[in-house]
Amino acid sequence: MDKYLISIVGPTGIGKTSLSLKLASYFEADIISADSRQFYKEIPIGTAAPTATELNVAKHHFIHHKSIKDSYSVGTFEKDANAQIEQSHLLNQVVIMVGGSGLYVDAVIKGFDDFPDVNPEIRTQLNQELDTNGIEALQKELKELDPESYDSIALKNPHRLIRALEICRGTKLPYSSFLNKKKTKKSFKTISIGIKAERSLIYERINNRVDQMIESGLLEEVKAVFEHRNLNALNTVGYKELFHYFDGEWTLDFAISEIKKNSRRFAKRQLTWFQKNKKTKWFDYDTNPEIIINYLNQELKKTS
RNA sequence: GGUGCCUUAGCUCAGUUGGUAGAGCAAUGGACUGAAAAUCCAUGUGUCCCUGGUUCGAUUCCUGGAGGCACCA
Repeated sequence: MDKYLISIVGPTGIGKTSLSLKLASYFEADIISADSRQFYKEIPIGTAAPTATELNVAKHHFIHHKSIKDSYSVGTFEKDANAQIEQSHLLNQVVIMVGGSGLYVDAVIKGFDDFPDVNPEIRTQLNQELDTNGIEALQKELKELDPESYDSIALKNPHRLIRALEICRGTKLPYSSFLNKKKTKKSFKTISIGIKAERSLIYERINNRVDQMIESGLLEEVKAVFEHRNLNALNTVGYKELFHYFDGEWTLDFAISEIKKNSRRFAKRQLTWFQKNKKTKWFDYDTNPEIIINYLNQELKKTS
């Protein structure tokens, strides 16, 4: 019997969590989270992680399973998630995945190429070189080590450039030589559904949710992690802005309006990413869940 | 009531010695295979407050008006 992963995508604040709980209850399925910030147990409020009550509705995976001090990446997540999905499929034909991190969602449903681990020192070194020598020197090096990547990646984007170079330096092989290899076959089929709404409504919901986060104690949460502000996990909307407030650089009102703005931009980037998947079936945010369940049951029958 | 200054993109403001205009921010579109709530790229047509006049031509100069700010009564 075929196994299925039901993937729920959509912009932040649209109601993915709520739908995932309804579907999980109906299918008695586990929930896999593909949200790159809800991994971290120290920051539940600003990341709008499911509450304790919500977590009790279904078995959740990859929520609060890491500390902001851990280093975690999409590559490790893909392996962890695949293993967990296989586990969960032993008990149920259906597993639900919900998440707003497009790259992480795609890693699970499409698969990733394998890259060897390289010494993290190389990235540190490359970042230093970026500061002292400028980006042109790095671009020049990529042109020599990996002309194919030089032609295809966004050369003005330091993260992309440094990622390619750290592989080149660390493996002595071009970054591009690892791409588009035969990926391990997925053990399941995916049904992808998206939740949509008018842009103005998405923005209104985001603005309201930020106000709620403040009321729920976001300031205390940010204060508690303030000393770790340089960690990557805290380069996150809701935290980086309030660090400026605690530094005395920004007023609270300004910091809050920046959080709202950056959340809106984040939502736009999510939409851009998720709209690329032409197989996703989109539903309005206020669609009756029964209609979505009917659709899913049809799909499950169709492909079995 | 009087005097002075202001009114230009969603906002803050430049500017045109008269030839219908441009920055920052906001906004919008996009890219992105181990930093991804990260990072990066692209995109600027607006009754130049209204009215009348001068002029080949007025957002620009002049008259009158409206709104705002400041000072004086």
